[in-house]
Amino acid sequence: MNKYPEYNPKTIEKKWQDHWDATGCLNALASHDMPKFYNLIEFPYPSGAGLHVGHPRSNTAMDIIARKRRMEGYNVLFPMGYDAFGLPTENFAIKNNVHPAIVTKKNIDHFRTQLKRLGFSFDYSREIDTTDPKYYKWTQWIFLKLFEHGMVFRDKTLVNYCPSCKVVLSNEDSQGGKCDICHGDVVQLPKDVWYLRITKYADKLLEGLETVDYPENIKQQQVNWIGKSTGAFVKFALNGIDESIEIYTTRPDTLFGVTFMVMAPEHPLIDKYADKISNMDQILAYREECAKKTEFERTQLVKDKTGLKIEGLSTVNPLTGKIVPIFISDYVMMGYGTGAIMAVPAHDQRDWEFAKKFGIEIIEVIKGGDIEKEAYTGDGEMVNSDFLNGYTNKKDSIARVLEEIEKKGFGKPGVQYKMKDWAFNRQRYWGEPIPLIHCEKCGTVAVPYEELPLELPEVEDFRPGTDGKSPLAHIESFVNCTCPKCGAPAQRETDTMPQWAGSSWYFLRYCDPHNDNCFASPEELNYWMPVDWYNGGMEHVTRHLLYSRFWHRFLYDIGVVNTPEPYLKRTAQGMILGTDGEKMSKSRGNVINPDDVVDELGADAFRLYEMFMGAFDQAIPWQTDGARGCRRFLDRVWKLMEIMTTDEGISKDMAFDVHTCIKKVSEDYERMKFNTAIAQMMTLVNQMYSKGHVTRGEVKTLIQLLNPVAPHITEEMCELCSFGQELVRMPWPKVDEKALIKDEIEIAVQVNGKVRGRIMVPSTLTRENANEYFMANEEALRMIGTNAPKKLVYVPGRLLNAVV
RNA sequence: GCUGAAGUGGUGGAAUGGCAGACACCGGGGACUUAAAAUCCCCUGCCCUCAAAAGCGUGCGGGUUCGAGUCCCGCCUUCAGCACCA
Repeated sequence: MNKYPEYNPKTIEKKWQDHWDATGCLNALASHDMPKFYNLIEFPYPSGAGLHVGHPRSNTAMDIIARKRRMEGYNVLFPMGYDAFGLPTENFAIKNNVHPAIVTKKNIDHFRTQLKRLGFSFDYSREIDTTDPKYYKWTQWIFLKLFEHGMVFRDKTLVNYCPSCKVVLSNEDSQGGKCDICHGDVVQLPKDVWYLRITKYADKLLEGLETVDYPENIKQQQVNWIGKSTGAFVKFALNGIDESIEIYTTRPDTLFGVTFMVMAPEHPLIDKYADKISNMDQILAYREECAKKTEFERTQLVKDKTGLKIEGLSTVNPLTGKIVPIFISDYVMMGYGTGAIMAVPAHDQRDWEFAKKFGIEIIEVIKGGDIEKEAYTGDGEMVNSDFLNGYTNKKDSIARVLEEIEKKGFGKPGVQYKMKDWAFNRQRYWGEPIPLIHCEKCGTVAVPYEELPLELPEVEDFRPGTDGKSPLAHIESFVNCTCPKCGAPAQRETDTMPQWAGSSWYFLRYCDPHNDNCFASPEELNYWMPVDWYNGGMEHVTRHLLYSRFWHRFLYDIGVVNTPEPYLKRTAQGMILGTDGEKMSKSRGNVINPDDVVDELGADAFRLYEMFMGAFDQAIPWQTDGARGCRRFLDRVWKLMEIMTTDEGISKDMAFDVHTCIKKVSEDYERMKFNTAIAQMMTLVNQMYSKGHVTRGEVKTLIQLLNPVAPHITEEMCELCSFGQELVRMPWPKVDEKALIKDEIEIAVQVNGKVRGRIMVPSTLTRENANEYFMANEEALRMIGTNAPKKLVYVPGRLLNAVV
């Protein structure tokens, strides 16, 4: 006789999802009385393909934390939204001749449906969409604040331009000379670009890292990205001309070892003194050669230095007065430091290779290596260096030489960053319009705050012009306006913001998403911020994390947010690979569709498998059979109701196992060790079955622990068993420490580290009284053997090791 | 090249310096069934065995320790990020 129905995920999952929707019981509470917990996952880009199996990994993990926190008595903010501006949507719109806004809405609706099918406890009432004018009004507002505070500037420089996408890319978006969007080759074009002065915040972004809880590797990546180095700027006078070349070096103490100088091929001083240079034609030819090289070729030939000497120009070493020849080479970049270096071949491998190739003198100034074989970059005693001779410590010798340099006035200490200012405009339609106006008389003028949002105009053609201008540039009614300052006719900026803009502050909007007077009220910000726990992908730990920390820090500095750092804790999930162990991709045909898995096994089994498959932060291949195993486990959990007694408590002989499980699961969820937490629950269920029956109290505890991972089946069981209230509202189970203490425990008996057997010993046995106990224990002595042990090592509760 | 992470059964993976392989998948055997599926029970690192015992086992070579997958030194391999950054 079976008094409970069959486990049918389809019906019960729908039932509970509808229930959560209707009651809003998982939404954040308006009241500020309870302690808060702000739990954030990166909001997705709503692509036409819908959810892939990677989204639920991050979502389920944080859903587990959110659900657990609610049971622990927190007011939880666990929001969801869409980062919907961007090229794929725009390209789809162009190809199919529909408005990007329509595509976006359709995609978002599809995403939401899929997310709801998986039972995530998002607060959908706070949903945001970066393409909604009510949202991007505030993106533009923040931009204007940046403009107002001098954080926006325009500069004509070489930009990374993708001829295929017809768009200017940031350095970040064109890594390795390839376009981040279409992976085609990027070319260098001169262009007017709006920059955000992120470099001004480099030090603050570095310092902030010390106050937050990020994994070491993520911090390291941010540090590397910022790439701060300390050194000195030194001026070398041009021989015979009233002009000097400034170089940047981290080792000013090697100045006596300088035997040549290298300039980037594009260095402007070359053009300025072209009339003095006798081999200008060769130089121009070399420049052209360099411009043709792709980034890939440049890096492949790291060892093979090219370049040539500038005939007719030379400089003077400011410390020794010696004449120093100048070379050009593409291993020196215009974009870092000053575009010129002092070369010390004895102590820099690149300079060494260049010197060897061009037969330039190599002067040792630090003892310790063999400079005939390679450059020596280690520490050592200074030689051939006049007043620096005898110094053995890098720090001291640098301090000494800086003192000399500053006294004589040809240089100063300085700092350099690898990070560049953030190129902030794109020639695209589907982005936030940049709210600036060009007036002939007043220059660049901000759109008045009260005119925000500056909405995207309707256009007939979303395609960027072949002139490299944004589609907005062709709409006269948008472009032509009057200057807010002087009232004269003026033109609007027609470029739009990059996709990173909307995601740089979205976590603030979630705090107060429907506010029309400000991006979020101070009361809501003070209550909810900072984000307590932010999870996302490794691919976003440099750019997105840095950009959003930068904006947030700026907003803190102008007094509109209450914390310097937006995220207290950051974690990152690993990727889910195809069954073949390769990255999932349409072209490989190894893509797993979450809908199919939910159809076959149910959302709970799907969630359970994604958490059980392996360590959360590592890349793991998908195994469909593994997912089926998780469904089997849920079937077994369901059928526990068939062997359930009427006892409300936890039976004596199960107390240890149940409380071990509570402890393990509680701790492992917090450490994101979801796989071992689930394994522990599987163990508990196996024990319940081998015992043959289970109490109501035991089932209740189990489903409380399992609820964050598999919310539907557990709520349904809770209702069928009439445990009173919904699990959502039940407090998280507490560990009874007394139940974890056993009278006797099994330990291993080892001889010289090899296991010989197992015995039961009292749990109260300590290291101190172990010797006496074991020398009188026949069982133990038999395992140890006839030889009298030299020494007994007892590890309480674990093992006894006899050294013979 | 630099930085970071990782190498454990047929597979995914467990293991505060303390019984390696938890938990699961696959595979094998059995029960139930007219039969199959599902379900339930048992076995399942390698080697030698009827079996047990012994032996061997965490990428490779050393070391520290009563005891090393874990710590130290030197390599190899894989993945990720950065890459001539002066």
